Amino acid sequence: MTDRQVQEPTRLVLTALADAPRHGYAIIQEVLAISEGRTRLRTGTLYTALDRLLQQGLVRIEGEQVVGGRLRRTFALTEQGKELLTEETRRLRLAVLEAERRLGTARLRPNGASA
Amino acid sequence: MTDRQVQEPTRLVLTALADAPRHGYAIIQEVLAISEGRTRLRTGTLYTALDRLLQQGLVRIEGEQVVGGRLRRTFALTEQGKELLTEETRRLRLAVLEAERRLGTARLRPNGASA
DNA sequence: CTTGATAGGTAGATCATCGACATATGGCGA
DNA sequence: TCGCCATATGTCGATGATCTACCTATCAAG
Repeated sequence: MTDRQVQEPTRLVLTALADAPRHGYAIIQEVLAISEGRTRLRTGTLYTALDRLLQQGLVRIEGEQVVGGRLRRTFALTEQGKELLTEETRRLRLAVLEAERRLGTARLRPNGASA
Repeated sequence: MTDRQVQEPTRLVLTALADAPRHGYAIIQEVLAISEGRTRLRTGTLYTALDRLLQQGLVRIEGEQVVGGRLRRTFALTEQGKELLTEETRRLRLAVLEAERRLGTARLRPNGASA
């Protein structure tokens, strides 16, 4: 684990938790909404990702309720998780700017730039 | 291959080829520059990625020169490759905006926004 | 004459994601 | 009431992109 790149599904999980704690199924739906319906997170991906993120201290369990006889866990970003997402987003932002510059489709403006 | 997500190293290879054709080693250096020195592409990753991208018709061989008794291939984006990168960039742009919105670190402005 | 940059490549391991399956409740239509 | 779909949580094995480690070769600098 030499500081592997965060992959898209994992990044979307972090993004889905960035504004509020959510339980698993809600994360799947949130990701679906964020990605314009394109990223349909598999439960296999989600729960293994959550286990990994919990272990890495990027996500924590906010609370546990019993709904319909089943345990429902609510997940939240830790401070560390928030920092990681912030840094990843900053990196991605640069990548997007660079790609758009090279493609000649300038859609994003760097900070402070004018028309 | 159910339309897998393009991963970061592969996307950076496409980005490195977006403005001009390049040979392998030059791609590695270009990616290093793009990513502020953070993504040091391994040759293993690069050449397997290039083989894959060639097969998928996203990249083509621009030319082959013999330099120092060795074959040096120059790679270029195909039209299809350019389209994919454009679409991926658009997706990422949305992801970045969404993440920044949720994190409360509004750095990118949506199209048409003013100061 | 060895080290580092340039340049291209392969083989095996790792591990995140995917696809498929399993389980359970509750509501709605036929 | 029977079946289906949405809600909800999870496991297991396969896939495959990336990573680590290795190999070769030229050329310049020291």
